[in-house]
Amino acid sequence: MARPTIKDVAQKAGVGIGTVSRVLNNSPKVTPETRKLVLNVIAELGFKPNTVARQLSRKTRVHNIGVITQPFISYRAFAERLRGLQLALSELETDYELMLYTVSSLAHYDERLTMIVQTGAVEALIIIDLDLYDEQKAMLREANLPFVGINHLNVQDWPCIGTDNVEGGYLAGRYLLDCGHTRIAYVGDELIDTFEFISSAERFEGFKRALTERRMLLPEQYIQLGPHEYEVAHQLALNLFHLSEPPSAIFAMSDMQAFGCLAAAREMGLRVPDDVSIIGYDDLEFSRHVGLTSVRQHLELSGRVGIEYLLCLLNGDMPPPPSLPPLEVIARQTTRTFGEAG
Amino acid sequence: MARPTIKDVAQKAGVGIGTVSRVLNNSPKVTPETRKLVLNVIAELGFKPNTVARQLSRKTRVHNIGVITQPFISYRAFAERLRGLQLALSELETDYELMLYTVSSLAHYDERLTMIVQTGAVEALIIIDLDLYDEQKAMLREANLPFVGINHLNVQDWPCIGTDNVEGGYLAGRYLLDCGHTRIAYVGDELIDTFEFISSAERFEGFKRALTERRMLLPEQYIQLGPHEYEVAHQLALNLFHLSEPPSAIFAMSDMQAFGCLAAAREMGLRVPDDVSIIGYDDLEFSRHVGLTSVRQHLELSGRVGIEYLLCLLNGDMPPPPSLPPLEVIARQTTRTFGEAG
DNA sequence: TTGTACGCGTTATCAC
DNA sequence: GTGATAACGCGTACAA
Repeated sequence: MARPTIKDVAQKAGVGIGTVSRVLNNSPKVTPETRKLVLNVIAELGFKPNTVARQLSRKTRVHNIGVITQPFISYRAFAERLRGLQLALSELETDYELMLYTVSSLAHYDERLTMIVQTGAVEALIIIDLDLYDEQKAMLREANLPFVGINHLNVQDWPCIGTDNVEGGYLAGRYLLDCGHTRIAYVGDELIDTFEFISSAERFEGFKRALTERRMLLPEQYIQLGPHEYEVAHQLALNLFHLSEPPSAIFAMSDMQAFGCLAAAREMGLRVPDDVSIIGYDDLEFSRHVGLTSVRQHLELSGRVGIEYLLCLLNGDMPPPPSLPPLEVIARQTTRTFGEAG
Repeated sequence: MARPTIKDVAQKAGVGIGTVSRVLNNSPKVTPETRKLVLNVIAELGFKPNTVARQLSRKTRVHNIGVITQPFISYRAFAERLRGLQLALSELETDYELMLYTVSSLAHYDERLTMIVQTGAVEALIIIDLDLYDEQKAMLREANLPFVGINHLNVQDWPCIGTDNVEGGYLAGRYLLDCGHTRIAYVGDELIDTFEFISSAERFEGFKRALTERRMLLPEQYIQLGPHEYEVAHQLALNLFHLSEPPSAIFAMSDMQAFGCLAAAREMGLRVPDDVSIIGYDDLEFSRHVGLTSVRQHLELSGRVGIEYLLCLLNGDMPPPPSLPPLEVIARQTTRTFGEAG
């Protein structure tokens, strides 16, 4: 049988729905016996009050903003973005609450997205680390569901808080070149991930451009790709260090992967930055704490700005998407000038 | 005026509510003129469809689990717990969604909690890093809202996924003693925080007990307390290092604070672990990556177990709260045996 | 104390 | 194409 309602309970208990409701809401005006009877039936039927009907009846409006993203098992950066969302939301004293949706595959993503618009569970949507097909955009627009993306190139046909991954990769590459390195390797995700999100490809592209500009070669073996995991990055770095001519510098496409490289260097007895320089990407809070050189991409701020912009859209305004401060390399203790010394 | 409904729109536009609904849902059967007219009125009135009513009408049930916590700006551990919640939820293939509530003060906490039960926005609640007054427990029980806490001593009167902070502090203290240290300091939060949550006090208590057992003195200056922030911990550690007789080991009540201490040591030119040993608490994923010795408290697992237990409760079962694996010190590169060498 | 009828704001199904 | 009207499931005055 379908999910029972208070009607079913009332009928089975031989009372009116009013009584059931009173029991549910701990009204004092109900005899202990009746209450007990009703409670028994409720337990028997496994009745659970319908949240939605209850809210409608109680006239309590709820305003939800959905946050949809890849399973953030993979992306530590997500936590910092989420913090930005959260902080902005409370500082602005809105009455919006945050709903968290995580998707495990492309198919699941699509399914969740249609579920979200069909149920109407949220009034607006923040999309992090995921792309949007044309059909999906159309669906969201038809449903009048404002949405903004975070972590995309500044695309034209939907509002994004863009971060230019190509530029970031370029900066990292140029920085290492400026340090005097001539043997520079790349450790990163597969160029297209499960979700067809291409930030790795973008960062790699910028990186390559920097090398090409300076007519620097990038041997095939210096390109190490694999799933976005610490252990994998660790192994990829070991591959590099075992090369007959190992690199003197590594650009890791995320801080987490950079830490994997650092661990590999430690294991190999390599000193950082004396023997090998390592630069990450993200500038996570922890990276700041432990002195990792990294490309800063203003993670928390991206969340804040994302919310602010979404609130604009919800408000009916349509300003152009705001942009984040420029990316920059934050030099710390895992890189240093090479050449004169090394 | 109160929030307009489609009725208001219909009236003002001189059409039936059916038409308004059709416009809202992009039904093809509506003349362009009518549509435009209605859309104008909608814009004029600033009408937004009521999420709740829409859901009721569409017969889409939603099942939400609320997660309420301190602003996780302060507690990095929260992200790992959240990941556990999230993963368990999707692996168990439930149709529950996660709602995130953050509270900024005790008053705000209370306000949010009553809001949550009154609106009935969620069917169950996970409470992280927050305590519960008797009145609050009563309120939740009356509302039939199952709830489980995470990160509390295993209290008797409400279900918690307990972590024994006293024991953890004790383990940290004893570990440093076993390493041969005789000058051991504590860096942690104020013993009672803004939210009257006492994990710092508990960890400190266990730590003190370990010292006392071995008749080790704990000078006043070796107890450095302050707000839960990296920079603060950093400063507190500097205080310690500037003492005429600085400690040879520090127990920091969280990994983040341990990193603050590490930075201070670096600045002072102290080698870790040769000149000073540092142990944290949490065993964050990053701590593993960078080699911080820490007390492992199974953060992600606590989230998983929390969800599993909550689902039991939602299911009407009432098993005793499960317990986590025992706490343990994970020795890495920031501590080492002292005495024979130092 | 208990049962009934109405309202909450939409959507969907009818006649028109 | 458009406008009434009946659900949707629950809370709650109101009458009994």
